[in-house]
Amino acid sequence: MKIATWNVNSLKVRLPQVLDWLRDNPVDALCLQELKLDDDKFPLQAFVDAGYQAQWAGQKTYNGVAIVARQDCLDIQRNIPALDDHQRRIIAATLKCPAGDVRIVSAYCPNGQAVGSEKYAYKLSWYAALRDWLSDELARFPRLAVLGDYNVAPEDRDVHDPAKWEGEVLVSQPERDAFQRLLDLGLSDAFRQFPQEEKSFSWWDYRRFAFRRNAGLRIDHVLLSPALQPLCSACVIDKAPRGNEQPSDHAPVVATLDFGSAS
DNA sequence: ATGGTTGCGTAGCAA
Repeated sequence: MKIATWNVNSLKVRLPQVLDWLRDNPVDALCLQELKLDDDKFPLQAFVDAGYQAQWAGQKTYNGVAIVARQDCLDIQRNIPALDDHQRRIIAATLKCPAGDVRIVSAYCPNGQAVGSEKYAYKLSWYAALRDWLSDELARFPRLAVLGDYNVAPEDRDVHDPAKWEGEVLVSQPERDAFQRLLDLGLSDAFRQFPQEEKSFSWWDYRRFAFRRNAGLRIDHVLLSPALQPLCSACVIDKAPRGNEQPSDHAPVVATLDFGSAS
């Protein structure tokens, strides 16, 4: 089973690239972020035609998340239950699998804009609510995978120029601490379970030829519960779509889960 | 040097 996450920065603009990518990378489930479209604008039929189902939590202009999956999606949860928030940043679903159901979360964590800003405070409080909710989810669903744009580079090796980024938003210690509290629940960063190239990133600013210079950050992550982590045999960032014409500023991240012969 | 790019929506904000 392959699961993936991709911040597409407008599904309307990126739909052809998402469909092309799914054709070439027929994953079982793809978590999307930053749809930037309302619920009634979600292009369901295009995914159905490609052999997928979908569940989504849309929002006009900002945010919006989805899970596109081959399997039936059950027990859909939109938003963090305890958080009174109009921003659409979370959707969760249980994927029916012969080898055992898997709970999938598609998360678009707040960007935070700038350290000390109102949006930064919102980011930290949102992370605390996410932690509390994921603690409950882990208890309910031992086989839990949380995929998305976390807007946090966990370590200096996830930053192209740590000295320049020191203390900046996406890298600051309070944000890293908030991310670490997710790992403290028992979740593990699938990408770091395997040897990786140095300077592996998942996001590159549109400006200043950042992708060409590989001036990026690793802020898109696949977090796996203790029950799933041993089943994960690979986790890779697919840089190719970032080189497309009119690309998203993020690259997809793909994790492979081996359930044995059944799946 | 405080720039630069993209998307949304049609000015200026968010990322």
